[in-house]
Amino acid sequence: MTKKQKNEKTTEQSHQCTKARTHEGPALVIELNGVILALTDGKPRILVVQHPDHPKKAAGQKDSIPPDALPFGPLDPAADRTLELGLRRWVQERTGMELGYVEQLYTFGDRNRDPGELEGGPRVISVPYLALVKEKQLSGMGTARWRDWYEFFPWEDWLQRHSSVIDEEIAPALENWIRNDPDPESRDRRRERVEIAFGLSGASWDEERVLDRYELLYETGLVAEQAEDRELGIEYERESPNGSVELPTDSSGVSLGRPMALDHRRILATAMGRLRGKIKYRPVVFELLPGNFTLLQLQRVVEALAGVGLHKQNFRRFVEKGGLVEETGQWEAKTGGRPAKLFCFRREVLRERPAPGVGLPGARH
Amino acid sequence: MTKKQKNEKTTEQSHQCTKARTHEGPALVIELNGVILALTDGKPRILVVQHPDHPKKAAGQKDSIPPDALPFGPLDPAADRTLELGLRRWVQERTGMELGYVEQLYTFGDRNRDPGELEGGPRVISVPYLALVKEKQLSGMGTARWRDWYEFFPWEDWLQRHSSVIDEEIAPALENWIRNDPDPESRDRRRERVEIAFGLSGASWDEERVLDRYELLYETGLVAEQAEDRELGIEYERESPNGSVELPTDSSGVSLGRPMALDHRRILATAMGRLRGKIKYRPVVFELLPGNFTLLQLQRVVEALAGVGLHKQNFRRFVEKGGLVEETGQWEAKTGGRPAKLFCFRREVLRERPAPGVGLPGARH
DNA sequence: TTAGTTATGCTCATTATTAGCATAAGTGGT
DNA sequence: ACCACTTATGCTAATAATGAGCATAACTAA
Repeated sequence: MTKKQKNEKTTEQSHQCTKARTHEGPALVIELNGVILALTDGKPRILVVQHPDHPKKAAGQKDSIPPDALPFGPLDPAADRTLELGLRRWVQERTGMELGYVEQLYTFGDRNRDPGELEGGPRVISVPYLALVKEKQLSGMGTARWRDWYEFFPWEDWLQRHSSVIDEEIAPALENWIRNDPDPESRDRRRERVEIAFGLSGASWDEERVLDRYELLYETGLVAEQAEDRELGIEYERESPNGSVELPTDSSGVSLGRPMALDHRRILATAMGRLRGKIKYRPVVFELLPGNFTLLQLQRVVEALAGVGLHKQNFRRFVEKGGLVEETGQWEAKTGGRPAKLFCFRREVLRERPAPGVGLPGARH
Repeated sequence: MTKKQKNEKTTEQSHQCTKARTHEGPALVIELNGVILALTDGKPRILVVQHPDHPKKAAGQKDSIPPDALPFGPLDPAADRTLELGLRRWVQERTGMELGYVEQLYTFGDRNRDPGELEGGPRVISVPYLALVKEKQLSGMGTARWRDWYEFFPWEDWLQRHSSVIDEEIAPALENWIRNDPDPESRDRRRERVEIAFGLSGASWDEERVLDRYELLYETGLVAEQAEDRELGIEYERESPNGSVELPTDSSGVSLGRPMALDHRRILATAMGRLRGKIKYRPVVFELLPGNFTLLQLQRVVEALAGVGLHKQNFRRFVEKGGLVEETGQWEAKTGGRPAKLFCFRREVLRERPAPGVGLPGARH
C-alpha cells in the first residue's frame, strides 16, 4: 500500500468519525500524564491507577480487572498557567504529593490512541511528565498503588537473572517475524532493527533503547496491548520519539510483561529510556536518594534504574574523582559489614563538568 | 475523578471561556512549528516566515516590519493521524518540501505565549519539530526565507571571532543583574546560573546550554522579546525544557541578536541545544550532507552546528576509527589543495556502538 | 620554482577505563 | 578468642581514548 492510499483511507475514516460524534464538547483535549517514580527497597516503582473507563469494561466484561494506567489529569486551559503547573496541581489535589524534579517527556497525539475517540470523544493529546519523588510518601488513595516498573518490562532487568525472557521467548519470536517478511530488503531492515534493539548477534545491549524494544514487541504482537488494539479495530501508525512505527502484523499469541491501558506502556518506556540516558550526564539520581547515602546505596540506585550491574570499585572512583559527591564525615554502621562513609551530593560539580564523559573530538578549550 | 466527570468539567470550562471570548471557536488549538534546518555554504540556516498577525501590526504600527517567525501550521484533529504527519502535510502544502529527518522537540503550553489569548483567542499549545533537510530546495514561497541561525544567537558562535559579545555586553549586564538581587542566597543562585550557562569564572563552555543562555538573557531583559512581552502586559512564568524560569526583571536596554515573534526564539534555542547534543551520539549530521563528502566537509558541518572549532586530525581519527564513515574510492579534486578522499556514512555503525563515548562506569558486558 | 592550501599519516604524553588483587573493619556463631 | 562471612575501601597493571602537535603528500596559483 502506498503512502497516498493510506492517507486517503484515513481521511475517510475520520469523516465517519466526526459524523458519529455523540457528545457535544471540545474536539481536542490535553491530558497530562505523570510517570511518578520512587524507590522502595532499592526498587524503582511507579504510581499506577486503574483506568476508569477502559474499553474492556465498556464491552461488558465487568468481571475483568482493568489494567494499570498512568495517573492522568486534564489540562485546564483557563486555569493552568503552564502544563507543568497543571500536572503539579492535580497530582497535589489527588495524591497530596508535592512533586520535586519534573521533566516533560514527549507529546503523544496519534489519533485513536484513546479508544474513546472511536465513540465520538475528543481527540486526546497526551503530554506525559517524568517525576522523581523522594520516598513512598503515598497513602494508598483510591485505586492508586506503587508497582515495580520491571513488571511491565521484564526483559529490561539484567540484574537478577540473565533476562532469559529474551533468549527463550523474544528472540525466537522476532526471528520468526523477520523471516515472515517476504521482501528481502525489508527483511534486512527488520533484522537490523531487532539486532540493534536487543543486542543480538554481537550487537551490544544498550540499556537506553527501552522504547525501541517495546515498539518492536508491539509491532510483532508480543505484548497484549497490540491484540487489544486490533480487537477494537485500531490500527494506527504510531508516532514515537524514535521515529514512526510500522503497522502491527499478526499476533503471535505470546504476551510479555504486565500490560497497561491505552498506550501507557509506550509512555512508560519513553520515561525509562529517558531516565536511563539522563543519569549518565546529569545528577538526577540524587532526587531519589536521601541527602546522605553510602556509595553502595548510590550504586544500587543507578543499577536499579539502568538495569545493569556495575563494577563496584570503578563506580566509586568515577563518582568520587568526578566530584559528584563529597564526604559528610558521618558513618553508616548498619551495613552488615565494615561501616561505610556517608556522602552527599556535591553541588559545585555543575559548574565544573559540562557533561561528564561526552564531548566532540578535540574541541578547543 | 472519572473520565466522565473530566469531560463534563472540561466542557463547562470551555463554556465559560466561550462567554468571555470575542470569537467563536475552540478553546484549545495545537500549533505545529517547524525548525527546518538546512546547510548552505556550510552555514546552518533555518526557514523563517513573517508572522501574519503579530501584535505590533495590530497595534497600528503598520510600517514596522514584522519579526521573523518559525513556520507554523495547525493540527487538524480530524484529518491528521499523527502530529508528525500533520507537520509534514502543511510543510508539503506550503513549501513543497518533503521533510526527511524529523524530531519532536518539546511542547510549549504556557498561557499567553501567544498574545492572541489576551484578546479572547484560544489557548495555543505549540509542538515544535526539528527537521533536517538536505539542501536549499526552497523556491522562495511567500515571505519564507532562509536565515543563518547565528543571527538569532550571535553569542553561540565561537568559530569566527571569540564571541566578544559575551565579554563586552553579556557578562557585564549579567553581573549587574546578579548584584541587583538584594537577597544573598538568591544572588548566589543567580551567579551560579550565569557562570554555568556562559562558562564564566573558570566554568567551561558547554555548547549545548543554548536554552539556558537564552533564558537568562530573557529574564534579564537583554533580548527584545522580553521588553515586548512586558509592553503587552505579559508576565508569565515560562515553563521550559530545562526547568521553570523566574519572572522577568527590569530591562537593561541592550538588545542582543535578531528577535523573533512570540516565544519562537526560545523554541529555536531548544532546537539548537537538542541538535548540538544529538550529533555527539547519533549520526544525524549525515542528514545534512550529500551522500559522499570529504572529511573536512563533515568536520565543517559539525563545527557549524556546535559552534566550536575542532582539531582536524583528531576529528578524522574519531570518525574513521569509530567506524562512522567508509571510503568510497572516489576523490574530490576541487579542494584547493591535495585532493581528498570521498567518504560516505557507514550504516553498520548503528549495530556496533550503542552510544559512542557515553556509558556507565564499569557496566558488565 | 615557490608560496600557499588542503589531506593524511604518525607520535607522544596524558587521562580514562577495565578488571582485578588486597586489606580493613564490621557481623554472628562456636 | 577464633572462625566464616559481610561490606568498604585502597591500590595496580593493562588497555583504550584523548589532546596536541610534527611531518609529509599532493594539489593550485603566481
